Amino acid sequence: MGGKAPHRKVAAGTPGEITNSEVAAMFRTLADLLAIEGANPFRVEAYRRAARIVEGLPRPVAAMVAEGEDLTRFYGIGKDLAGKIRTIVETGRLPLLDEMLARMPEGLLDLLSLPGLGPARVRLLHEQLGIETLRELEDAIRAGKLRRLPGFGPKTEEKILAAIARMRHPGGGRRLLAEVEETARAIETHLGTFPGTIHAAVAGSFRRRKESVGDLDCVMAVEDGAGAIRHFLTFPRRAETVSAGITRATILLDDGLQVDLRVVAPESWGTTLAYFTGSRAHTLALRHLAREKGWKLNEYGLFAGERRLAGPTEAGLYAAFGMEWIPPELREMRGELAAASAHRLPELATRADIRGDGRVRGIGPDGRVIVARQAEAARRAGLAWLGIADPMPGSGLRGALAEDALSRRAEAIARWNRKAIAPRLLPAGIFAIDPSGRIRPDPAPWRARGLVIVARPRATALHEDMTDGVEKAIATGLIDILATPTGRRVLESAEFSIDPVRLIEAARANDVCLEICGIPQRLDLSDVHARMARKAGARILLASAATTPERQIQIGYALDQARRGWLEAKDLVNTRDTPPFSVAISGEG
DNA sequence: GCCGTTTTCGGCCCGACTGTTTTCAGTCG
Ligand SMILES: Nc1nc2c(ncn2[C@H]2C[C@H](O)[C@@H](COP(=O)(O)OP(=O)(O)OP(=O)(O)O)O2)c(=O)[nH]1
Ligand SMILES: [Mg+2]
Ligand SMILES: [Mg+2]
Repeated sequence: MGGKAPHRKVAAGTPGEITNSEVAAMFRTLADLLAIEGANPFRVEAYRRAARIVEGLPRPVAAMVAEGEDLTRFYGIGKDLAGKIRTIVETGRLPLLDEMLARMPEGLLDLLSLPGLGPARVRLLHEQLGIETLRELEDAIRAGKLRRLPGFGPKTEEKILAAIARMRHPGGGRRLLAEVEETARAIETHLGTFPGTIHAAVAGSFRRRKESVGDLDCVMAVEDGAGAIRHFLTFPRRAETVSAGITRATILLDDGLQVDLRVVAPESWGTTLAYFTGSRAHTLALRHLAREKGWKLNEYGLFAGERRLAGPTEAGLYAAFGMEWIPPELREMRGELAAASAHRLPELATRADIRGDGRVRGIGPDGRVIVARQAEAARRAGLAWLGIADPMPGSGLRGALAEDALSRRAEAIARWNRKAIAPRLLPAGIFAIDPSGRIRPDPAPWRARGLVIVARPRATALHEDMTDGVEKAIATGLIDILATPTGRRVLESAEFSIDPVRLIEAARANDVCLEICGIPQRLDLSDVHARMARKAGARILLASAATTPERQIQIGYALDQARRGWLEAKDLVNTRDTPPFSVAISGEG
């Protein structure tokens, strides 16, 4: 998925500086309007590329502009785009976008967002039939007007009506990575049951472990391609077939999730897997490199004239360019090609490196003590230590414990630790940091009693800036771990705003661990912020934040993002054999 | 709109599927 933007109205009048995703949305809308107008497709592409670049920045572009940073140092941002970004940051508006919105009906963007309807036909519908909205499009089809247009026919009408119907039902949008995990495994299993399967894998953003995915992209290596496609179409959860040829197919599942399949012969497995894993920018860059050398790269292989240079394996493809194999998590055009050429890719942290989980709940959703169950699950996972953290009485956090629950929890922790078997449990409490920097409740007495202090920034108003408060709270020296440090939410806007540079510097200076929270909706720190924190020398801690023992697997999602942030085992506190906190482990907590 | 020791102008990845087409444009990955 990707390309055309699902049109979303940008929240207007948001207090504070403009966010990167708002800037990106403006460029995407502009690109869509230009495309409909028939502008140079490469110019359109340039705006989409700019949107991606801005969205992927670890810092607010507004702050970068304010500090006079030269944005043209980003490949794909030239003088013009840098100027437009500056204008957006300073005025909140993009004049070219305003001008185009005044000239073109906004409803055209809704038309463009229909799968199968691109800029050329949206333009035709508008120019020839005056269609400006989905409703008008439906009416025109019902009146039999569409099939009179060149390139339109009865089938086109049908497909458009179906697309409109689908759009009115929920389920078409992006999903959390964790949400599609089960489906992805089921499809992989299904593809594996085809007798002719030599290789099968889910590629795309799922394989890159991106925090959210637009669809599932599958690859198969077989000798009998047509048979493989037929087998794919028998997946029990298939609801619709969008297209099905002899080398590829696209289906929709019962829940609206799109699944793409690409089928090739085994000698092309490596190059097809690489192509379908992406990212698009990474794939395009490889193809540019091939051209520079006078070669050609497509899904079938890397070729010098007729001669095949690579194809069967991914490693062979990268090796042909003089590169190490690049882990999928790094294929985002964030410096991985240069690093792979220099043979200086990081040795990414793995599951086997993880010795401890930063925090899980000791009190279940029903108020019962689940310390032993959490410990047993961690034991089965081979962990050496486990933080037990619940929201403190007086923290004002949702689900804050009563005093008696805290003492029952403490007894359970002490009981487990007396057994002196793995994992060692670390009693911890979650405290709240308010925008003024006050920590609730006062952590000092708790710290003295051996409790690990986990603190969470909590805004009192939407979009509030927490930077000063968090800096102040960290400076007290009373905090061990900063949980959900940036307040970001996957696929949603952040709970508060914070300057990541100052946050990370404060954490580093005071030896506070920055958490990567594994809750699928949070994944906070994000990949790019984790990378930034590592560069700055801050300590990073993965936490499943599991509210039940089953959810301890969430630490895997935190690890995914750590890997996307180029982190090695040595960069993670979790890889140490002994608990990393200086506080006494009396079990009193 | 961006970019460049081949280039400051003229390129910009490359292929599959669909529907309407009489040879291909549009859309998508
Ligand atoms: N060569 C080439 N490859 C593309 C293009 N668009 C997509 N791909 C490749 C790279 C992508 O990772 C892969 C799957 O495409 P998707 O649109 O599903 O993107 P991706 O999975 O990366 O992100 P998503 O979460 O689905 O939006 O196909 C393209 O325009 N050209
Ligand atoms: Mg796809
Ligand atoms: Mg995808």
